[in-house]
Amino acid sequence: MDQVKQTPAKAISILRHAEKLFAHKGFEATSVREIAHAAKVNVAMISYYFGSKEKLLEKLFEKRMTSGLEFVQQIMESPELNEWQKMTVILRNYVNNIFHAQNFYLVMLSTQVTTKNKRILALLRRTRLNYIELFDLFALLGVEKRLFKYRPDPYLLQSTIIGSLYYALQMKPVFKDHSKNHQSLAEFDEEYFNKLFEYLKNILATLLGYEDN
Amino acid sequence: MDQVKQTPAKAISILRHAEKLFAHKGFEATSVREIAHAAKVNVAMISYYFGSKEKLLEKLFEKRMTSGLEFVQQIMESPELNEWQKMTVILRNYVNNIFHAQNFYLVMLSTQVTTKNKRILALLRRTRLNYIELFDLFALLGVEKRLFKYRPDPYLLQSTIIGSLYYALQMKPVFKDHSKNHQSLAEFDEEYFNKLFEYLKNILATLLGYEDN
DNA sequence: AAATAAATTAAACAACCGTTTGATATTTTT
DNA sequence: AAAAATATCAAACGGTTGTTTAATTTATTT
Repeated sequence: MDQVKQTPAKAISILRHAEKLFAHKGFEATSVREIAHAAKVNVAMISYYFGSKEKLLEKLFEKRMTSGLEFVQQIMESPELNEWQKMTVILRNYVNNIFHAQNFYLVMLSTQVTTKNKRILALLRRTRLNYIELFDLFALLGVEKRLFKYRPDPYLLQSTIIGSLYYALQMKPVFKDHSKNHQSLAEFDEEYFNKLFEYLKNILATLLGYEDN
Repeated sequence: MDQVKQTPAKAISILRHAEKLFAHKGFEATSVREIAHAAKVNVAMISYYFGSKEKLLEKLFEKRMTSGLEFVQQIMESPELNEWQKMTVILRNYVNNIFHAQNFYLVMLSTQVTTKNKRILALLRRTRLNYIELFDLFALLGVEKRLFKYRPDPYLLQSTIIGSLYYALQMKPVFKDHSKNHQSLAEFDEEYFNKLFEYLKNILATLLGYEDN
């Protein structure tokens, strides 16, 4: 009987539908009544489970952003991988996260510029700086081992990798339409993010001066 | 007396203050009363000059986005410049635009994901695809002339260049703070965007396989 | 100086906002 | 089966939203 009290099904449904609506309409433009209607629950249930609309957004960020950290930690402690392998595995994981939670990353894109929420801002800041310091450490160690030739500016490196990913995500519909692609959305997505990953791996290799065997 | 009827000073003031507020709070989270108060005009003046809050946003996008096109056209028709020079001049101009209108580009970042406004979406789409096709044309011509070695995927190229720029813009406060920089904001900005330009020029050269003299 | 046009204002409009209430139903624990 | 805790709901709360109205002031044209 001592099971951890898990999130009720309705709360999960609210979160999922809120994420979708926030992604396509924005946080402020989405009303709690819309969320409630989409999730087929009474409006009061949002306050009941989350306290407020704002805290619902916090919950969404916390749920989506804490999961990636354990993976990175795990990779960090893998002695059988060299710095290049660690970097590419983490990048692959990041691309996969975006691929599987595209709506959340759209929420992130529109929210991070304008939100005043301290918890969300702190969470974003910490996560981003973590990745920056991590990749800089890999670059440093890799250069020491003569695996890499250069140690690029960590801020610029992050801007390129993450910036390319986010921009590619938000422009996906435009690109798909313009390239006259007639695949199904699922097929297109798969190919799109795979291509993106391979491309970013190449840029990373170039910036680090990593020579592929 | 046949002067072109120019935008009244108050309308300009409204636009400027709205831009600032939209940039830091988001379009939906900014009320017309806030804008009116910041611009020191009566609320009704916004409807009077622009028709609605939505059309005010449209006006902002039109004003900020149409100015860059003439410059590009001008560069296109410069026979004394080769493809590499044209690309870097246009990139430099783009970086300068962002530098001088940072607030607008923040508005763009938070708006483009969520807006349903047809005119704004069409404007964004057209401008972006213009740049993509333009750079792809330069790449193609450059390769033909043996100026470049490669003709990269135009969507990926755009994602990297513009994505890096936008990400660097929105992360600027975090980066400035984290790098413990103690310059004035103006000095820091100048250096920040210059560094960004030189860096992106290098990436562009690498992706095109352009060998410096 | 009279007439016309443009600018400005406070107040009112209806619609919607996020949140709370208090009653009722359902589930879980004793 | 009684008691306690949790879940659900319609309705109401006070406040804010973007926009319009109608009256008044200011500027321009005749």
